[in-house]
Amino acid sequence: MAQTTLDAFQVIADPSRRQILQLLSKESLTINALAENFDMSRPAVSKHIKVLYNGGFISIQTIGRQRHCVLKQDGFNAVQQWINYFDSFWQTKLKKLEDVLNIKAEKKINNH
Amino acid sequence: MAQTTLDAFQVIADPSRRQILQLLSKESLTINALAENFDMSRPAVSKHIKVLYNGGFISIQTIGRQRHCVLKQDGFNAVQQWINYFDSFWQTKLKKLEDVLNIKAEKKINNH
DNA sequence: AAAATGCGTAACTAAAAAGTTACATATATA
DNA sequence: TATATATGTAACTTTTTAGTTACGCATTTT
Repeated sequence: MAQTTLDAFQVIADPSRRQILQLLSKESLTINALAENFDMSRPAVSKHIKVLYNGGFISIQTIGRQRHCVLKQDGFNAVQQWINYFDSFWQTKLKKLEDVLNIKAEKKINNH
Repeated sequence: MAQTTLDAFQVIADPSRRQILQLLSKESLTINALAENFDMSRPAVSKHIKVLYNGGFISIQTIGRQRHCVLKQDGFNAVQQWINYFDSFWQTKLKKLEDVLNIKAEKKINNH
């Protein structure tokens, strides 16, 4: 895991990181508690955490020697916006189709 | 690009592929027309197209020797749903916070 | 104070992804 | 029909990513 600063899309590309986010959506967890849910080693999880942290997907609260991971909205925003862009693309497309159909329907009514 | 069948999140992890989707949101384009927008070779673009196609992000209409790429909604859905899940997570969280604040406000009114 | 716990990090390996060039093939054009 | 065009694919190289083990360092606990 050479680079720990990836863009939001690269952050969520990894299935393990998405699962970490899933787990954190249920409850805040420490690094070790998270690692118990995976087959991989604890350091591997630790690195994923770093990636998620740098991407703004989680925040970390250190209590003594423990680090509690909590979901953070920032990272999700980039993805949200990207999806919104294409969402409005589809809606515009649908709208255009509707307009065409309406015009056709009107013509039918006027001609008969 | 060993594997051309990736999950939706891996498909959009690549910046070039996201740019292809952007370009296609403006107009349908052939493989060559797309390749003109990139520094990489035409075969490289061709492979990205394959990945996007297998992921359900685009459909392809073959006209003679040309292949016209068009956006397709299917691929976006998985990402959309994933984002929706966390979106409702944040909304629920906000709702809970509001409830707490309302209870506190009521108590204040009742006690004075 | 000694031992145990909860972590981070460095150094390395293995696997996967992205790119390249060279070539094959089908369709269109002169 | 010869040539140009639009593309796919195979074989290879390079780069990135994900994982490992070994180790170090605070902070707790005994």
